[in-house]
Amino acid sequence: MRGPALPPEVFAADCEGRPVFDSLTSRWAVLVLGALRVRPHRFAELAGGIQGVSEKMLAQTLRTLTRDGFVRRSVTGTVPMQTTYALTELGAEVTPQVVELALWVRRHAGDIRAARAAHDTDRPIPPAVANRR
Amino acid sequence: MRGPALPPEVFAADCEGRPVFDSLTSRWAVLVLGALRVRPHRFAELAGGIQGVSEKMLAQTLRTLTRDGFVRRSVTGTVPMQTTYALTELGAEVTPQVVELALWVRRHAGDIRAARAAHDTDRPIPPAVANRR
DNA sequence: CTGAATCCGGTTCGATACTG
DNA sequence: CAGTATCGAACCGGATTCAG
Repeated sequence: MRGPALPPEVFAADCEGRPVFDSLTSRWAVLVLGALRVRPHRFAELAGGIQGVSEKMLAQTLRTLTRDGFVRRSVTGTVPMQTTYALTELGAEVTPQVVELALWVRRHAGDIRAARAAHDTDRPIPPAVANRR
Repeated sequence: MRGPALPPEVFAADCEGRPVFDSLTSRWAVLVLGALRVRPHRFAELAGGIQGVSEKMLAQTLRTLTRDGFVRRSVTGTVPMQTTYALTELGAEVTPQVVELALWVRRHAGDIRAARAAHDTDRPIPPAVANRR
């Protein structure tokens, strides 16, 4: 077992770190961080490049990441307002961990699908267990 | 920038990996994985050791993790049923990443709190922005 | 272009009570 | 001991609309 000895709690259930962890691993934050890791982006670039995100969720995600110090927001101009988002030092430090976890899941999609199939076929159909998720 | 070159998509918005990623980083899964990383646990041990978890959510979390191949469930006895949960090889591989991300957040709680305070005090109180999270 | 405000449907979560 | 069933409350995310 590599890595530091584990504090069994990790987070106490109500730990203040939990909302931060949630926002870092949220549906859109992973994609935003992944994009900003490559280079800074404008709002419209993110909106166009991240498939399926609504403007509301993108703005909300960016606001939370900015507020927590992972992303820096730079505004230029006023009439055609132009904002640029970039990773802060803090954001640059954590982004690889988030992205690599996401990529790990992607790499092991086959294993997981196989495990799921095996698990599901063990018992033909326990109806109560068949609820998706 | 260390780590592999980033596929800009990471996940396409509807990627099948997203539910797995979500379940791995969910509120209780992080705590469950952290506990199982130390040693196998029985259901009641987890229920008692993880502060604030309901039996429903614990069962649901364990079922999902088992289904996706991260946790192995062993049953012995029938009258006082006794189940033990342990990490699989797959689970043992990903757990450190999840736990270390959680611990990173915990280590940087101070930085994040400072960033948040700075961000909030920049503009005295935009009332609409004051909604938490 | 960049974002905030509102409405609203679906999902999730916790509490409680019950079964094997 | 180890879960499952049910229900109401809370939350979240999307579409739309409006403003700077």
